[in-house]
Amino acid sequence: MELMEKKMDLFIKKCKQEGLKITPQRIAVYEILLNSKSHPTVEEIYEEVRKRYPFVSLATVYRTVETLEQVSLVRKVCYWGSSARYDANTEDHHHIVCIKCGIIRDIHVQGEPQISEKPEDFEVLGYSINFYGLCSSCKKNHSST
Amino acid sequence: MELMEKKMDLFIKKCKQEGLKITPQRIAVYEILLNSKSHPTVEEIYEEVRKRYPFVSLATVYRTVETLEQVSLVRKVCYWGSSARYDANTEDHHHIVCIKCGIIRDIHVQGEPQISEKPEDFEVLGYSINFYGLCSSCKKNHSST
DNA sequence: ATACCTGCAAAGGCTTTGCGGTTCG
DNA sequence: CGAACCGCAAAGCCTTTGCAGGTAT
Repeated sequence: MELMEKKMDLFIKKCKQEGLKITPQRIAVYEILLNSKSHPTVEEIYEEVRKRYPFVSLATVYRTVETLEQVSLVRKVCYWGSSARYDANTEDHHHIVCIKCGIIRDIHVQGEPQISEKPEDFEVLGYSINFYGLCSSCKKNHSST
Repeated sequence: MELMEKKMDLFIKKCKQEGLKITPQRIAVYEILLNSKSHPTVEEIYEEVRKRYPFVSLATVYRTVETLEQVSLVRKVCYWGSSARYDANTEDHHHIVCIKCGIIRDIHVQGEPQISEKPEDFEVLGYSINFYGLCSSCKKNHSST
């Protein structure tokens, strides 16, 4: 996978640009987000990080994802009151969310939505489309709940 | 405004249907949500309710909105880590959100988005489109921030 | 009369923060 | 070396819950 390495290079470059130091914790968090398609919660990232570095604290993971978000290396996504989740894919894309377990996956959508009547003076900067439903594993267990 | 009264009638009917008691607190919360276009937070609803009934507790407002959500009389919406907001408009519609103050307004959108590659086995139940940007009052103060 | 609802206060999650010591550049 | 960063523990939101008394039907 050289795509990963390319992204890690960009990560390092971006950090230097922004005056952020390259620490093992930061690399670990970003790498985990790059490797994951499920948009993990901070807790999940934390558990993953600790497999490599058992001494890392939860607060550090919180601080790291916030820092990375500020420099647009990751995105924060939150749905339905569950805890925040993070996404290393910062390109234009949308999400499909399981209403039961909260897992999120990236999707692409054709065409652009058009607002019929925009509130006056509202400056639109972007949009996101969220599909929701049941993922395969939750669908299986759905009847038995 | 007889539309309001019509909606209040539906509210009463729905409550009876569901075996919910019609209490002043419930009426107040629902009325406030009906009258508001800004999708208030629980805290905001609470402050509004207390103008009429100074003895009402915050816990009651939390319980009330949750109950109303369960019987589909209101909808919970949450964006960007700010606290949850509630919406008495349960018809199909989408939202436009100010990234600065968090205010939400309803909008309508033309056409339906089409997913290019849906993850296998994911059962799609619905979708929502969220536009984000700056509302008029935040846009004014933007340069001075 | 009774099942449901409320106010109060305490507890529960998730997230942030202050501090002193550590590490990167 | 200095600024940025980290681990730890404590504190801060927002939200939920247990209980005893009150209210709608």
